[in-house]
Amino acid sequence: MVTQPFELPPQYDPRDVERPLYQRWLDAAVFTARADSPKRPYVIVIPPPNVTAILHVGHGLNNVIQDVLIRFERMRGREAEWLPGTDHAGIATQNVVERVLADEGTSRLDIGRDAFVARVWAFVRETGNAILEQLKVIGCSCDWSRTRFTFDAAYSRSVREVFVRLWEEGLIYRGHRVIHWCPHCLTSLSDEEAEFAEETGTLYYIRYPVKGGPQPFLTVATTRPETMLGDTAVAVNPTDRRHAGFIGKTARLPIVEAEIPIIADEAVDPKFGTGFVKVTPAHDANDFEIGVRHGLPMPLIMSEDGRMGDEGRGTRDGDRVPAELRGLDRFDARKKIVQMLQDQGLLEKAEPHQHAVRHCYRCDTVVEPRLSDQWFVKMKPLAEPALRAFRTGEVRLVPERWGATYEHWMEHIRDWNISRQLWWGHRIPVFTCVKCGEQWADRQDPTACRKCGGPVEQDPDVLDTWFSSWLWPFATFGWPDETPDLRRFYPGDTLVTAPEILFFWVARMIMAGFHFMKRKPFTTVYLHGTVRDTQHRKMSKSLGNGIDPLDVVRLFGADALRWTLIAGSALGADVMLDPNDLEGAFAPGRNFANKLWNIGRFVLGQLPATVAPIERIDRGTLTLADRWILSRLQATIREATASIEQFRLDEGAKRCFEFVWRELADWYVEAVKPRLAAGLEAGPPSAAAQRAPAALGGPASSSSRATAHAVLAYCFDTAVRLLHPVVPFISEELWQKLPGRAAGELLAVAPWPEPRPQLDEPKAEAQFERVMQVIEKIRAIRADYRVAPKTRLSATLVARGTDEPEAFRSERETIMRLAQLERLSFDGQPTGVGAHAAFGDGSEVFVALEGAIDVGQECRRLSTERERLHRQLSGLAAKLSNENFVARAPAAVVAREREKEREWRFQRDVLDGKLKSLGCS
RNA sequence: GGGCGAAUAGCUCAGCUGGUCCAGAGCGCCUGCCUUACACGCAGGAAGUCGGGGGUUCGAAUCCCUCUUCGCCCA
Repeated sequence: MVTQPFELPPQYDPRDVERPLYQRWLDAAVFTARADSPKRPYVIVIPPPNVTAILHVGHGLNNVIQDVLIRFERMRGREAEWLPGTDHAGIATQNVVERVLADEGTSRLDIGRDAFVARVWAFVRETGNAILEQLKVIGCSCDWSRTRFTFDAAYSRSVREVFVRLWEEGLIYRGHRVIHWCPHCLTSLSDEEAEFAEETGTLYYIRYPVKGGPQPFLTVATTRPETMLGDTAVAVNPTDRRHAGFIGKTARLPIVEAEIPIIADEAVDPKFGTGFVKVTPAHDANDFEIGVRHGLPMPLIMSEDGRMGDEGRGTRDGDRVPAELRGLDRFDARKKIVQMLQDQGLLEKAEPHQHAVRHCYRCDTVVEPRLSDQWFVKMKPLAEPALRAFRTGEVRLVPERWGATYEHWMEHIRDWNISRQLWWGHRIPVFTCVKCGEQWADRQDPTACRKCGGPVEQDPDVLDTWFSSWLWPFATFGWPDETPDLRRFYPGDTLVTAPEILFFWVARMIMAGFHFMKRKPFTTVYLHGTVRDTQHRKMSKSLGNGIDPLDVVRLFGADALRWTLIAGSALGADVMLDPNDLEGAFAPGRNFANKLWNIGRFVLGQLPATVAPIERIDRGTLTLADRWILSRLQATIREATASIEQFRLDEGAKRCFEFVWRELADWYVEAVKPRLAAGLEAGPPSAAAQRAPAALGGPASSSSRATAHAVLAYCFDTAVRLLHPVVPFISEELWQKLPGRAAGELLAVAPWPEPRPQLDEPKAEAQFERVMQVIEKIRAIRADYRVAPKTRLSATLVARGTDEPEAFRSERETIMRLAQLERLSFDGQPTGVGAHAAFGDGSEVFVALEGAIDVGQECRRLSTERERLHRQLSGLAAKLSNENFVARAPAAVVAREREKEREWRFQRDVLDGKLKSLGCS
């Protein structure tokens, strides 16, 4: 057995390691799932990022979580399928390309629809894979052979099939109503796409002159005075006694100078403003309802791009807008109208007003409610099975608290506006005959009317992007065809995403799954947190507080990024990272990767070319330290596995951290060093030494050395397996170098560790922990008395617990070395000048400190300790003398408390004796 | 306005079913160490009225009520 020299640098450099390793995984096709595999599948479909997106740290967190889960299940022997892909993102992508065109001095309207769509395709083909390539850099083990795009031909076919089926089922209808309109994107938006933002606006109180009413005028309150040009009534609540006399009269609408009726409607909130509400049916959803009930005219007084009057497209009744306001942007018009009212003495007052204003989720423009015709999906029938599945537990949300939000949304579901006035997207397959007016949805593009043979026109609009992504869990596998992939990989297991798309996407996928596949699309939805800066602000481009994951990879490596994100985020909790201090923010990951590297460097430097597997090691050759670390490892395997199963990835990661850094590196490696070194220079061990059981110490034998090798190799191999899902690169790199690797073997598909119950040894754990405590006590005494690190001291150990004498003796060498002792005796009473410490079981340690000791200081040290014990004991005594406690607490708890009391008393008595012998008073 | 969540060491956070929690980690801080795997390290240490108040309980950081502050979602 020859120790192989390892030429590894003392600092881990991820740059040399990551790329080639990723390529090895790709070459071995370990990420590619097989539909014909006998293994049970485990399926995750990626939340498809926008095709134009580049990776930000939010994607980073989302995908690293998925990668941990998929790598974990792959190692556990499941046929792991992580399907990647991108979303065509109608509005966002169209906006991006429109900006490009604007830079070129042209526009989509200039070049026309077909040329524009071709242009977007070219753009997507050029840049569309950027984000997927970036996922490779952070180590994501997606099945790239199944990459999908929501605008691919096959996927588009699924989308069209879904539309036509819903049409045939009568679940799609044309709605004439007020919808959310983005004057910048020039499209309608769904309720979910028009997001609320709290703003301080102004509430304007405007006087409308009244003919023949109780008073010469009434006062309405509004935050949007410009919409008054579209008013066709003033409404009051029928129960509002203050204003009853106005009902049935008419008001004169200022500026427009039109007569409008004063009506009663229950929708009016008498507590808002003055109790009079201006009714603008074409520019407010509530007013539209009032308008319908009362048969009011509904003039549109704004163009699609938010300008007043009849300029631009889509303004009806522009004649209501006076010439001086025509063409003005709605916000300029607001100012002007307020000024005009003021000039006319009709502005009663204006006060600041907190309210929630809807904004376009893509461009943040204030949404304008607008009357128009759109296609809607009836949601109630779709929601029912999705709600039931949640309630029966068939589909589970993690963390559970999101269930309430999900239920509320499902119960109050509103119909879904799916038409978008865009060019980039799935064109709505509704055809209308120019001649006879026949209208239908078609799977193919018809050339003539199916009824009269006349010419047909296709609806110009496209579908909401989410109308394609809600099919993601099955359209990606070839639906509506019954493909082998679909049979094998639907339904999936886990969906990992952020809560902000719970409604946009998750809820709708569940509905689509039940409706089209008759089965849930996945079992568990894990909703993780958000990455924020130190001020708890969400990272965003506009705030400039983002972290580029690729910067982090460049600086510290993908594993450091992954470790920091995983270890830093508790179940469903947000992660706070400082974008201005990447060094500090990612120190935990970088430090840990480096530590792992160096443990590996040490272990690899020690191990011979062949190491016996742990199950072949004679148990009699195991030292206490061996038995301790082996037992700790079993606990680590169980706890890490359970944590990942419960999505507590941070806890799994931290448990492994504890094992490799605190237990393996700080203690076991230190304890085992002499056994590894022995025999190198001393020649063959003596026969006597070979006969002596290693557990009782003595000179290290070759069997002890071989045992140490086996334990070290097994512990490190197992630890690296457990860590692989979180830090795949460095773990694979080190694992490859361990002895006994066969050619082509990869950690990425190596089996996940199983606990070996025969290695569980709670007693050995307790014993070795006592040894650790002795060393820590002596080190603390050294520090207290400022003993120079190189000075070796003498100590006496008096073991009083039942198991400890044996434990202390067997690890005598370890204690001496790690506590820097030149002499350690187990016999007799400690005498002379020195420092004392006592343990729970009454064992005590005495450190001789001739010359260094200061009796006064030692008295203070021991008294402080004694007082602490005394306080604890009186608390405990009170508890144990409480009859209620003894009677009502579980017997195990009482027994534990009694045992604690016994130990503490023992310990206190020992300290009392010391204080007495030192003459402290 | 309704719902959900958070408040624990200087900072960022764990603490799951109330009792091994006389409150833990990482980062930062202090002291001493280049101990031949690691200074991205080792050893030792300081640091917290668990947001305030009330309650339930033999027992509360943990459960309930209430107040304060801050997030998020929905209208």
